[in-house]
Amino acid sequence: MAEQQATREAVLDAALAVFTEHTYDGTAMSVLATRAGVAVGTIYRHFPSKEALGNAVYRQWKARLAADLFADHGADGAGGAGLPVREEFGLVWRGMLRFAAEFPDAFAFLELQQHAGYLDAESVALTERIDRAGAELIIRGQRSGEIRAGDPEVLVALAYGAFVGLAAARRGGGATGAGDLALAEEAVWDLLSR
Amino acid sequence: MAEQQATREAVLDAALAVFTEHTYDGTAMSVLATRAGVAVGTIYRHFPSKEALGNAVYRQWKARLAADLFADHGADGAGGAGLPVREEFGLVWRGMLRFAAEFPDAFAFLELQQHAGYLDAESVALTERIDRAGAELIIRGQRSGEIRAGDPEVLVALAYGAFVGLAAARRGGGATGAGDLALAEEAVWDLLSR
Amino acid sequence: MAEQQATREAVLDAALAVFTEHTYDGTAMSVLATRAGVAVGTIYRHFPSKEALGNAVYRQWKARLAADLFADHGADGAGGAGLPVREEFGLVWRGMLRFAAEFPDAFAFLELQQHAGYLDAESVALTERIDRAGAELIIRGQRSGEIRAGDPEVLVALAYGAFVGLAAARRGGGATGAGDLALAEEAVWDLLSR
Amino acid sequence: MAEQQATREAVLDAALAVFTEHTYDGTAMSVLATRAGVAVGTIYRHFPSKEALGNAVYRQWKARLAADLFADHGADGAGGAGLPVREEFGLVWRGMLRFAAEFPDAFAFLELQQHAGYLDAESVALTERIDRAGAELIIRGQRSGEIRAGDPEVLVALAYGAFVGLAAARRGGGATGAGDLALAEEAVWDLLSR
DNA sequence: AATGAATGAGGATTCATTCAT
DNA sequence: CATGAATGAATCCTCATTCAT
Repeated sequence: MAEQQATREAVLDAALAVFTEHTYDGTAMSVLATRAGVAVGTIYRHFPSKEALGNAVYRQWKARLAADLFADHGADGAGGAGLPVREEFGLVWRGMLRFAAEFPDAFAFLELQQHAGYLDAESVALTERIDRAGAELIIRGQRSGEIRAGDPEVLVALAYGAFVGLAAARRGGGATGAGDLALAEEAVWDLLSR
Repeated sequence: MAEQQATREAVLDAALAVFTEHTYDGTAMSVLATRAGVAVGTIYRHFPSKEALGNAVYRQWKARLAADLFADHGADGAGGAGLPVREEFGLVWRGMLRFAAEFPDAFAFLELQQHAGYLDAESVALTERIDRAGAELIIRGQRSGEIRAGDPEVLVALAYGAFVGLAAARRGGGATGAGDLALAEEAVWDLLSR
Repeated sequence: MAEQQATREAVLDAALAVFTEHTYDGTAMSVLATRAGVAVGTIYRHFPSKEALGNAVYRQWKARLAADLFADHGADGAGGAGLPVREEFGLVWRGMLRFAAEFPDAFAFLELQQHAGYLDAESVALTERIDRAGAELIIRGQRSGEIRAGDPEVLVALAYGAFVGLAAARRGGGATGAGDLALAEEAVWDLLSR
Repeated sequence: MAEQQATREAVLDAALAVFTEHTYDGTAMSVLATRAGVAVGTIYRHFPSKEALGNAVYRQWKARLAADLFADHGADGAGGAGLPVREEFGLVWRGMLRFAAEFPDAFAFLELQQHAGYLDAESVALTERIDRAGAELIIRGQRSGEIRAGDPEVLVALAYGAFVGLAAARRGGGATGAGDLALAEEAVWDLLSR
């Protein structure tokens, strides 16, 4: 039974790796099976279809990303902790950084690919929940005067897009210095604040 | 012959539309043919393979995007016109905006999907040329003191990433107000300029 | 285009042969394709699925059987021609005989196998229409006093079942004499009449 | 050990049920296992293969049918009791009726499906033995003048076919009245005797 | 030059059978 | 002994590509 869990995880890990490298549609189940070190049939004992597996991978990592960004300080959406928004932003930013450094494939899979073709309603809902949490942080900053006025959705899109761009560059082999990261955090905060 | 050109363009247009909607790997040639209003065999008179067609679509639009951003003022990479960098940035930014508004599918195809599986060397080289042009604009701004210090590659990644994030949000139905665009330009310039 | 029709018919013919020999569920599409002298993919240009092909084969032959039994004399269900029912029965019986002799595979496929797993509503409706026509012949005979009283459905089941049993025996290599056939017709008429 | 017998029988029962509903080839071992309330692997402790199981089911019921029809009066093939053939026919007929009423799935499985694909030599021999017993009854009737002249094989095929047709109709929901059964026995005897 | 039927390798999924627990 | 996870060949079906018309 622990055995079974291990197999399931091997499949999820392999799926992340090959989907990231070759795209969901560009990946054959047989390739995935080989990468996971199991037989094709085994995958289907754990996931009813390729589509279900794709959603499982997506959700696993999107949820983990959300947890890494918002869970460990008070600002998990409902909230509004006592922290200055600048510091809260720093926590979120460095959470993204940590996630993207520790799980570069997961970040690339989540944010550098198009999933519209196979995501189900639950996966979409999860994504929207996360976007909302970002917008709420912005709104708190606007209330406190720390963040500039304007549609919070636009500011989230710009700031998160900037981070995705940075992560993509790092994935491509650039922006590897430690100074780059401090620069980036400052620059994006300036995008948001003044 | 003009006939032939028209067919070729119908195929390229249909390819952009279906690749954008379903991904390169997620698209069947027969679907593409139907969308283009031609027979499958006809596509193969104009493009030797699906891969070649994918590259043709990619290059067509990436080149057009480059032209829209850089060509019409002096700053096409080598150069360095006399314009203040803030103004030059404004030209580039509004060029991106115009392109993304006029050809939303093309922008989504180019920037929201992963092409690594089928792009050939020439397509990759084209992309790199454009990135370089962006970096050069940053460098000019740093020399003139208008743009903050730091790895130009990082700043390009952040700024272009921010734009992609904005375009994705607009594609999803948000950030539609005119004020949003002015806000975005200002914010991203603040990201760059300090 | 006539070419296409020929391919379609080759597939239908091969399907009848292999379904009859190995059963619908016992037949692989690749076997069918080989038998038809075409590639697997070709079958799918003519029939959207194995199930659709199964229904097409079933309907083709069930309709033909119905036509052979009822069409060529006045008694096609609505009717009630002037013929004595004994003679009409003879026409139907010899129609069955002719059909089963000319298309033994088709008869075996239709009547010696279980189709419930894949027949669609239209195929089922066709079958019911034919059963009804048989019952109506019985009813006419009962009205004229030529056929014994009792549930017409029961009498049809017995008489048609007897024919199927005979056809199965002939398929197995028995009951090949001409006298056998005259005997059988007489015996079944006696089942119905007195 | 009694435990084991019980499992074996649960498997045989489940096999009959699912084979009858979905056909031998249309049934997956896993479905069968679920229906039997055992694990797939367990089936293989009792039967070496699906084919062996199919033959076991077939033989179990074909033998039981033979016993019900012929065993309990003197006419078990070799014999020739003193009974008038009309009465002996009645015993056989009502034996069939009892069997088909008590074990409708078994009768449908045996007589409404095609087994050629997996029956082994022993199963085929058993079937032939039964057919022979039927023919011998006919022959005795012909000797005594009670049954009409003609190839006994043909008469068996007709009479047994009639019964199968009746049973199929009853399975389909028709011919449920008690009068129907008396009618049927009379009619089939008239088929044989005249 | 355009068509679209044909091809068959390749893709997703199933299933009889095995075997470690 | 029973279990059911694992296996991988075999199944149904798809799709890039070819070619006769």
